[in-house]
Amino acid sequence: MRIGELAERTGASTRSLRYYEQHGLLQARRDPNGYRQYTEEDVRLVTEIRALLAVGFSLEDTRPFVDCLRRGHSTGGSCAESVEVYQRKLDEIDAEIRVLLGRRAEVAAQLAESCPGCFVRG
Amino acid sequence: MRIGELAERTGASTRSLRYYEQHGLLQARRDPNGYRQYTEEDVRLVTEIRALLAVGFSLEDTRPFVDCLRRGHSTGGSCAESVEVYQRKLDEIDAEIRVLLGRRAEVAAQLAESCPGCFVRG
DNA sequence: ACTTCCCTTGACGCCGGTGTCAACGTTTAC
DNA sequence: GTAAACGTTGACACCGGCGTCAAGGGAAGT
Repeated sequence: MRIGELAERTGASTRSLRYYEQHGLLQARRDPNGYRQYTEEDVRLVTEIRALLAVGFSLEDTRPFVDCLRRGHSTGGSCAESVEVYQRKLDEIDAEIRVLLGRRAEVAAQLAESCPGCFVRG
Repeated sequence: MRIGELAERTGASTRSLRYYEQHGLLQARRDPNGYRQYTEEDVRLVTEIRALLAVGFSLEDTRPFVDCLRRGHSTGGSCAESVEVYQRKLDEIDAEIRVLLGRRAEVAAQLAESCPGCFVRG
């Protein structure tokens, strides 16, 4: 299939697909006229990429998952490298949550000080 | 005092101070040679701005606090507009935390599915 | 042949606060 | 007098994923 169909089937824009390719996550064969030609496997790759981006992964973070699928695994997460990224990502999310909780407390404290009568939700 | 001293006393770079001015948060008188001239009040304003930026406020969010200080209040947070920003900010932080908790759950679920034996901290 | 849609590459814009450099004037200390 | 340190404005770079436009070639139906 060509890029337009892949875009339609995955929800990615053609711009995004070319961007993924530019960063080495996709490799498309070319028709004699230069058009990119994709396979069903590419649909799976792009679907995996988009699912990971949607939960906050960077594009770079998706690389081990793509490689894992390419090696024939049924899910991108079933390789050691992917599991490492999962766990690192969990740690990062936890760290961000801690930062936000700290900020929340600081802001609430400042508000309480500036406006003693104000009720702080939460 | 001139911009270098203000920078040293507040921890802001001179670049940042000019940026704040460019966005209307600071107004400096000028010496005949064009040098910016600051007062002790400016030290308080910049200190307030930096404290708010440090807890995640955007520069625009600090404007009501600066205005509040300029009107002679002892703290930037003791005006109605500032209190509104405090509360909106708390809501935003809470929303971000909810998003992160949701992502954390999704990532943990995907990890558990890909790697049933993996222990998920938290 | 003409229209219309799809494809190609290349490049700029965004967002926000700041680093950094250029090219130049001022002040200060020796 | 001169060097060092400080000031001025203006502009580009960053980060990351993508929108969007430009300028062109290919495909396909009437």
